[in-house]
Amino acid sequence: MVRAHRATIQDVAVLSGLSICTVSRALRNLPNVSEKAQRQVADAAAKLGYKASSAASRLAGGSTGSIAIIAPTATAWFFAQAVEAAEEVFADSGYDTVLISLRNKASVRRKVLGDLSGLAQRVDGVLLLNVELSDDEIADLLASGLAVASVGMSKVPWDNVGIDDEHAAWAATSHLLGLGHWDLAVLAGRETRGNSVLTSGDRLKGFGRALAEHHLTVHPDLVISADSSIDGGRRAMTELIAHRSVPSAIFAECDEAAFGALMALREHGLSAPKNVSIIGIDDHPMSWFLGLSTVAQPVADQGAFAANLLCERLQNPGAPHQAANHLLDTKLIERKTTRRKR
Amino acid sequence: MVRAHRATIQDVAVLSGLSICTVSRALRNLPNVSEKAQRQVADAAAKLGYKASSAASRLAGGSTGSIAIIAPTATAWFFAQAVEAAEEVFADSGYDTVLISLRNKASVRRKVLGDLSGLAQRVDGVLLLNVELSDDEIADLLASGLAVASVGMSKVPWDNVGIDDEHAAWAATSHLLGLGHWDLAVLAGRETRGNSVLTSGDRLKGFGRALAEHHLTVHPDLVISADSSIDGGRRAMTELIAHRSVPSAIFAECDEAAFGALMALREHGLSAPKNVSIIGIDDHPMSWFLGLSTVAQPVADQGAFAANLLCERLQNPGAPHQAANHLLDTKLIERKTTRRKR
DNA sequence: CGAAAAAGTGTAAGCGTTTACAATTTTTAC
DNA sequence: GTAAAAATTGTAAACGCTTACACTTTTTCG
Repeated sequence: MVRAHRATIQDVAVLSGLSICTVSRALRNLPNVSEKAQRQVADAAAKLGYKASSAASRLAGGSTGSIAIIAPTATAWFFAQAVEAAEEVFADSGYDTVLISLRNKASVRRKVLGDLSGLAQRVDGVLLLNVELSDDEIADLLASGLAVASVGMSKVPWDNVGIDDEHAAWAATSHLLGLGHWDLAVLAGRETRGNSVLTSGDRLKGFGRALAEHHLTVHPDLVISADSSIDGGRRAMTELIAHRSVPSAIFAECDEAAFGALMALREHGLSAPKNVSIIGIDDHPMSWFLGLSTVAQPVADQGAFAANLLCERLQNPGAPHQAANHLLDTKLIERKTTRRKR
Repeated sequence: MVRAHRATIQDVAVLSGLSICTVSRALRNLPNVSEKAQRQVADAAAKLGYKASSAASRLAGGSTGSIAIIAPTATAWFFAQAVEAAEEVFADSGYDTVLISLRNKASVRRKVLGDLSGLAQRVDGVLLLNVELSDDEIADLLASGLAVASVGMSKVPWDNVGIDDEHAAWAATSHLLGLGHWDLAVLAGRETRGNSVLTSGDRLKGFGRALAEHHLTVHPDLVISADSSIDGGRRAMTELIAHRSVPSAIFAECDEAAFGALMALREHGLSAPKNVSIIGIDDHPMSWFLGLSTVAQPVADQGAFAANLLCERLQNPGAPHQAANHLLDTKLIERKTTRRKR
């Protein structure tokens, strides 16, 4: 049944015998509404199937009822998982999810981050997924009036959920070192330059720390910049094979890049762990099948957790709040792509 | 630089020396605006960096500036690809993308499809990705006033982009039959019941047609309902192995399900093509690596194409239009999981 | 019990657009 | 050159909500 005309707050006011103003307050659980009025309004609203018009609400200074998720790309496994988990939380809290993919493009990134006040007009909050931010951008975001939360970003002045990237990378690298490998390459995510707060910066740090603990240093030639994707890993590995000698072990910053590396290896008649040991981070559903050693992280949990924190902030606007960085556990999973160096 | 207060249409009117009304019309390229006025308005708007408030616009009867994408799930490879491609088109046309995942849940589905008039209030159009619709739901959608386009849905009264599912399935199945297999199982997507318009219905039909051409009939026990995901394929295959004899070949309706089947096989000490031949549909980036035979389809293209059609409709509201079903090409790719039956 | 304080409710003015419709200017046609 | 038609522009009323402020009712307390 499609109602000819959506019920307006006016209709609810008439049905409940109260003024529009009281209805508005009752509906938003503002103070100064008697229990009786509260009940009457709730009944009337329910009876009419009333839902506030987000446009009108927004225009009058209320909320938009939607939250944006900004991700470097929407296709990577990690982001698709996190986005869906967050979307679920948002939907259950009554928010629409506006998806904004940066498409791994600086131009798109600039456009999106450059119009925060425009964004603030269309959504109540933003969930950032691994978006590298400069200090200025952080300041702009804070000034935009948007509620903010993030996944995978350290040292930001808002709630963040992630894993201990440095530790995860350290664990992966240490695993390789423990197996006797000392000639290590890392497939690092792009965008590690600038005053970055990106995941891959920390992962690189963990890699370096593990090496240092074994009295080794990071060789710049073996820090390969690769897109965090199958294709990125494949290209990086292909290049590595073509232009340098293959190291004895490789730490890929995500499983998909490791998959790509595995492919490139096979294209050149090589394989893991025979010619090179490989470990990733993620525990992608294909990793088990491919025997990829990796550091597992809870992805959907991160998205859902951060989304919940954001919703909470939105629902208690005034509440004092101390931004926190929540780190979820990771676990090294040894499979078949890593083995002792002989 | 963050402007203290966003420029309103009022500001543009003053700067251009015209009335709000004329500005509004000029901005939306409506008729009855002199070239001179058009120019003045454009200049003033540009100078002020003016962008209409979507909330106000919407409230007054204009457009919302956003489009919803509704998908059965957002994590599956196919959907993630299509969503990102569509989002790109929408963003480039100035629309926000509202992502709505049905999470493969009937309850969510019901909620979303049951409040189309609510949705119509928040977005201008909807891009449906493989959403099974009843006749009533199609009627509701048509009545909602939303512009609609879809991917992977046949026989719908709006623009659709897809592949010839029946043909793709026929090609995959015929490949298996041509290899001498006659004992075939199919891993079919769920939700093929009811007055469905879903992809998998057509794929099942293609499967049946190929069998019929070889004077074989579809054995109900070998039509396995499986989620279109790695896990779905894995569960289905596990069950198949446990409760029946393994057929000599399997047609999986998507590559991810085939991956899952491959996993289950391995867990039971079996493998393709040794114990069973397997073919999928998609050409997922991992398929090449796993040697999976498949029928390749252009995924991002479908999303982008449909998104473009939707934008066109939105930009020419009045224009007469004949809904069309655009079918993109597919291609059988024979790899290593299929071979002649001995 | 009465005055002051507190709690609850209503009035009316926006918020920034779109859009009938009226008013004005320009063009057309005789 | 003028009346009628066409094109352009402006006025003002929505759209459905929030909120400052005024008003009324209830509670508190000496």
